[in-house]
Amino acid sequence: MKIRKEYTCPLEIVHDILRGKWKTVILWQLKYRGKASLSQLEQDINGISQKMLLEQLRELREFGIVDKINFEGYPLRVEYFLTEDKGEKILTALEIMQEVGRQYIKELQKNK
Amino acid sequence: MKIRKEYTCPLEIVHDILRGKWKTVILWQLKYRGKASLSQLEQDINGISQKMLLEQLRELREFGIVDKINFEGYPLRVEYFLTEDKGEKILTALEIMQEVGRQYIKELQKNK
DNA sequence: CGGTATCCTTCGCGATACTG
DNA sequence: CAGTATCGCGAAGGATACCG
Repeated sequence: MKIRKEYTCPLEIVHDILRGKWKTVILWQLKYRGKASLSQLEQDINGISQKMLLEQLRELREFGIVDKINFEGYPLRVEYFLTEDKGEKILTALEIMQEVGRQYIKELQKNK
Repeated sequence: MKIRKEYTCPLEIVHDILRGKWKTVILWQLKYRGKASLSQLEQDINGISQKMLLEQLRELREFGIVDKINFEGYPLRVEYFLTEDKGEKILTALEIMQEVGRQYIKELQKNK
């Protein structure tokens, strides 16, 4: 993820954060799971590799959109979840985009 | 812009469309302009090249998010604008992201 | 003014192997 | 189970020149 030195608009920051292929899907999954372990997310998200998943989760945590808890002991266990302020808020934006997506698909089928 | 053959979720389609560096900024500008010519957008959007601008506008039109009118005669004149259904709707999502961006900046300054 | 074509660089991301 | 490191390819995007 490439972050610029200067931004003229707050929207661009958020957009640069979310631009990657996987971040929105990860957030979507976290919404429906509530809390999720790494392996749960890996199973739920079709085609993602562990490396990508961890990388994107780390970036999302850096920006306060996602947080996690580390549990002690073996086997290792973690819980990822959306933050209340930024995480949940961004989800409301994604829901709107989801709706537009549905509308788009609907129109495609009409035109068949 | 890379569009996949199959999608499991309508959100991913919209996200793939908007993923590029410039599309959200273009949409944002179109909202405040209402209608805009190519050269107006080129001036308003810091750092964008004409090639990028045209490329992104074409893609946005393909997906029914933006539309344009060609006026006859010389000098050539066009008007780009958001579509009422998908265009305006996506803007409401971008406004939320904008808000999260403001919040993020605020927190950065607190922690200085 | 609006739009197209070409070339070249950079970056996202997939594959794969390894660690506590 | 959770996490890190490396490497190679293809897509995104910048610069530039040209056309109606």
